[in-house]
Amino acid sequence: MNEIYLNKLQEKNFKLTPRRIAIIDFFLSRERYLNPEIIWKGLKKKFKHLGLPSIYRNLELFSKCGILTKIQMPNRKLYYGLCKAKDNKHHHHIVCIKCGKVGEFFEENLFEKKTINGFKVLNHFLQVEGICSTCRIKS
Amino acid sequence: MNEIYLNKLQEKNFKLTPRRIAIIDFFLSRERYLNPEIIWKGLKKKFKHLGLPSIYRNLELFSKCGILTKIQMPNRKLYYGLCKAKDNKHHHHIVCIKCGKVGEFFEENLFEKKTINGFKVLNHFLQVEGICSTCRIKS
DNA sequence: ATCCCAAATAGAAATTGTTTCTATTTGCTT
DNA sequence: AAGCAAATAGAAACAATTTCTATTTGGGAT
Ligand SMILES: [Mn+2]
Ligand SMILES: [Mn+2]
Ligand SMILES: [Zn+2]
Ligand SMILES: [Zn+2]
Repeated sequence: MNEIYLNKLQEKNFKLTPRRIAIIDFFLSRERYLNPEIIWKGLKKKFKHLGLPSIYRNLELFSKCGILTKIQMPNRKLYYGLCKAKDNKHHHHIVCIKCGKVGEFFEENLFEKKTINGFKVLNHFLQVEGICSTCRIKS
Repeated sequence: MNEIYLNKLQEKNFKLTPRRIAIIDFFLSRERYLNPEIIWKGLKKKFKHLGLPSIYRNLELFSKCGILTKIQMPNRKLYYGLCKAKDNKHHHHIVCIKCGKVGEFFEENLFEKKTINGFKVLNHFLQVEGICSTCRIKS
């Protein structure tokens, strides 16, 4: 279940610690975007000693490894969602504002034209919010 | 020069205070996105007494009035850029990572299809980064 | 299996951007 | 000119994140 993600760590020669595995498993079990404190509280049961800075450090690491994606929220907290993309192709994320589920999608030729309003485009951030199918059925 | 923005305030029955005018003028003079502290430091010369919370309060107000647009940056600070759009039509922003200039653009039919990956789309945030024409000429 | 060391971590403390609170001032209507 | 809700200053609180240092540990080498 979590092998894909653990492999991504090992590929890059990062150690495979119990905490790292637990964080990934926590994302897999929750199926929604999470912030550091929630993860910390959730894992404190399992680890007698667990530092919040470790959570922060690993989430940032996972984000750089393509395991997690950062999610922007109106409050000023960091959020991360598990990235389910099979390959490393550029893609975007859509989050459910009801349940927090994170989906992926590819938007072809979003900026194939590489100049906008005189600006040469270097990169972009696109986050879409909506309601997932599960939540739509419920209501 | 600043009338368009001042009108937007008056339309909504917000008072037209010296500080508000100065903040808008500051944006007009700088032509780049700014954060609260920079504005505060820049305007302290003009106002003997000037509270940072007032800056925060007004920037947020301006953002709600469509005068400013929030800009996301990798550091955890708030940034705002002056919105130059003539009408209130939905649009996006592109920022120059060299000089901080903010441009506008419309992306037609970005999400005319209103369902993505099973999610019903409610709204989206798109920020594009690039190099403006002025900066390209310089380098 | 044991040794070893760079990488990972805990825990406490510091940092700092932002918000809250209250008394005072001020823009604007009457 | 008066009155009042809105706006503000200044200090203080807040809280998310980061830094720091001593300690532990994963995993390659022996
Ligand atoms: Mn993804
Ligand atoms: Mn705009
Ligand atoms: Zn949902
Ligand atoms: Zn530029």
